[in-house]
Amino acid sequence: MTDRNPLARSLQLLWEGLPERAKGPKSRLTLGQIVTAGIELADADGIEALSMRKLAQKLDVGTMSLYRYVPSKGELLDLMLDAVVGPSQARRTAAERGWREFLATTARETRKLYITHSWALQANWSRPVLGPNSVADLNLFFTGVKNLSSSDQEKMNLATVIDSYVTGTVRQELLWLNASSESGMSDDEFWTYQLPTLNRVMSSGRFPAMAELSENTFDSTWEENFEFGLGLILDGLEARLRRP
Amino acid sequence: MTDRNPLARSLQLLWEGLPERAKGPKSRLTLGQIVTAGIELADADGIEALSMRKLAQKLDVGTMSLYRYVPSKGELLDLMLDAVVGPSQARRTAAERGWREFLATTARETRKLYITHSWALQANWSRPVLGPNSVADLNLFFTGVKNLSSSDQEKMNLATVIDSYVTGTVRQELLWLNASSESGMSDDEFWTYQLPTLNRVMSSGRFPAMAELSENTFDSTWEENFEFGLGLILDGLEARLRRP
DNA sequence: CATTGTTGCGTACGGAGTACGCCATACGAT
DNA sequence: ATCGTATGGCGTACTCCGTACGCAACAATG
Repeated sequence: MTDRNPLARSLQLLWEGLPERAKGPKSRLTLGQIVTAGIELADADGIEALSMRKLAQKLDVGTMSLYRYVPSKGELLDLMLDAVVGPSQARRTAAERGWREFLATTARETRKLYITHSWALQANWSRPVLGPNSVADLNLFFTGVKNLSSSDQEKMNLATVIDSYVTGTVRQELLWLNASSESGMSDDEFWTYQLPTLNRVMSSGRFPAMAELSENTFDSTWEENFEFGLGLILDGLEARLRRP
Repeated sequence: MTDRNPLARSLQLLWEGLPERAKGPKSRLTLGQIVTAGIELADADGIEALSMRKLAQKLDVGTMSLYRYVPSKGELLDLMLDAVVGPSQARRTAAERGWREFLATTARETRKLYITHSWALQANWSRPVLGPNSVADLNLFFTGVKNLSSSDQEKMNLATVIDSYVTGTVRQELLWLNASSESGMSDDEFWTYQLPTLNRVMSSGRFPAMAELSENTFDSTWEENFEFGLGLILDGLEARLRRP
């Protein structure tokens, strides 16, 4: 336990929290309070609005006090991330209804999660967070696919594939969602401004395949799109199971 | 052309570049030089190392001079992004070898692109970039799936699904790649530090499904993983074509 | 030559993350 | 009850960021 490497402190925070100290003044905060406040701030105003100063203000402490609990902002984001993931009840019950039902539920629940906490995908670009909730997630996954006749290695690949697909689709969705909100205009306004330019380009002859697309080409909702791709993946898996 | 909306300037930069001025001193730079230098910087040192000051230094001009060419850093990133995407030769030739070959090539080429320019995914969180190369990309896509017996709407869904899958997998891959590099240790060191903690957790009884996984569960390469998921999607599509 | 629209860019402002060190605190030993 | 000491709170300050503003050098037009 006397590891002297930088990751040890990080992992300890995730798995065991702050050590209880005997001496010294009482802490005004707990790690949980900081993490929760951080999540609230990020949920409400986006990841770019989450600064250590604002967080300290919200908690009514000095800015630098936070650093008695968390070694850096990066670690705080890791803690926030692990606090937000983890097995939901819906997934736990779905784990007993066959692998297809379980995988679909997992994908849908994960999508919901990332849409609710849209900062989670942007926050996490430096390192994978191996916290208790992430591991519990993976544990539930292997429970849910227990009856799938694949090797463990293939199951792990499947976990990655589904997670990749979900995060990829959510990223797309958030991209378009942010487009209008950040520029301070409604979705309609946004398109009204872009359409003239795009129409001119489309009819320029440079993009013949796009010029002859049907009217409703871009009309799918994000959810329809998501279900379409999810169906493809699961159908592909089923087909592969029939003839290996 | 006398639009007075904020997006007009943005779209104009993407599609037409800077207007040529008659009067005044000669420009020391071109938009292309700035974009290229930005890409070089981001490729070499990552997106967080790309600041307007460093970029100006690299180009040997004053920092604020850049703002005569580009209205903000965000717009610069948009330009960099569109400069980096666009149809490759491999995809163009694959467009005539049937939809399955074309889709697989598209996915693989896009993956390579995002791995080469790993900043591209992180840079683009505010709005979708509808530049000439992005549109050319989509145009090629519809050319490549011309013989696919689906509606245009379904084809568009397919484009989104594949792009989502690719960006999702690359994000995962970069996440683990950055983990070791950013913390300044090799991949091996990184794991040496984490494994003791993880092993303790695994054998704690809290995660029974994970405790009994086979040795090679986590041994797949990222490329194998990628091909696995890609195969599932394409197989699913084929199955769906046989019985709609 | 005078006018005028442009470019280059120095200065400066507000906000970010966080290193450092001082002071108040409260337990453990005496 | 007292003292020593480890600990928490946090004010100050440093560096780095994006960029608003305004002035001076410049070049084509009248």
